[in-house]
Amino acid sequence: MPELPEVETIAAGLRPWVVGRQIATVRVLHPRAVRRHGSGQSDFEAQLTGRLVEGVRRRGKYLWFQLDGGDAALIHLGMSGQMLLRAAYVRPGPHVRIQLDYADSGPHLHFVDQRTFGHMLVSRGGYELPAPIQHIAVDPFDESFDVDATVARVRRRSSEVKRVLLDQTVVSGIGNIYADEALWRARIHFARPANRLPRARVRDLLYEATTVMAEAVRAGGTSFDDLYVDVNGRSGYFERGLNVYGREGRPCPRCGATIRRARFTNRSSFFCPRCQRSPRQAH
DNA sequence: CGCAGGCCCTGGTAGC
DNA sequence: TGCTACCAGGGCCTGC
Repeated sequence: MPELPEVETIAAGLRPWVVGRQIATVRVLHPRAVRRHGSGQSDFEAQLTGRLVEGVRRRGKYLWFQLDGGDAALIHLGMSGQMLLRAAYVRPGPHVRIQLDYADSGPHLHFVDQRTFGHMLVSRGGYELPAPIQHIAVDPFDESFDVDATVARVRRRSSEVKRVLLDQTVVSGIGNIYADEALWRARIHFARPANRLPRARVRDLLYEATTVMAEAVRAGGTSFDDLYVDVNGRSGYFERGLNVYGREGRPCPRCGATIRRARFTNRSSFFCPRCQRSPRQAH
């Protein structure tokens, strides 16, 4: 599941292969992959054909190609999206949704997405920041990230703190895996109301989220299966760095208590019941 | 504006 | 073996 570290790994992997090259042919193989491109599939193909990619940028879980003429090709990988560099002779696999072919002898690019939650679109004038993601907050790795402002924004919300951590308009890039890991590191229960946490605790939490994601970037991201791989099809190896996520029934690496799984907003939360006291136990 | 819940989607697997 | 039910979950949308 691509969160910030996985998207960063992919953006960095793409950069040397796509910047400075001209997209020769665009093939949309599944209409759902361009459902957010307002003016339709053929317009998407027309907009992207012949364009020179000048840069690759990322904010949170989104990445985009900066195109000549000031536009952008925006990409969100959803849950299972991949950007794969493939030699021109490689025929598209079953889940290839969009093919970007080049006229030069370098590799082509396949947007692969089994579960079709991902998408691409062309954003007019989106070079610096595509319009569809102007509501997405900066992520902790952005040079303009403001810790104090983010702490304040988190503490204005009355929802459970994990919900707020996952809200991409508050802080971007954090998904279910790194939210659970950050909460465990900061010893905070996922259901604590955000506005009842002291400023210093929220600051700790953001620090831990940033740290765990930085470690994951160094490991090339987290791969549970072959749904997340880098641009060359290789898995990341941060799974061994996880302390709670996916580890129900195993001992907490810090205190030895048995890690539990809870249903939370229709997804799983993994936590240590001793290190992370629930709101009712907290006082 | 904040908040909570539903929906989109596919492949793998558990259970009968 | 073949069926059904459920699970993974990010972000958009709706209704309050």
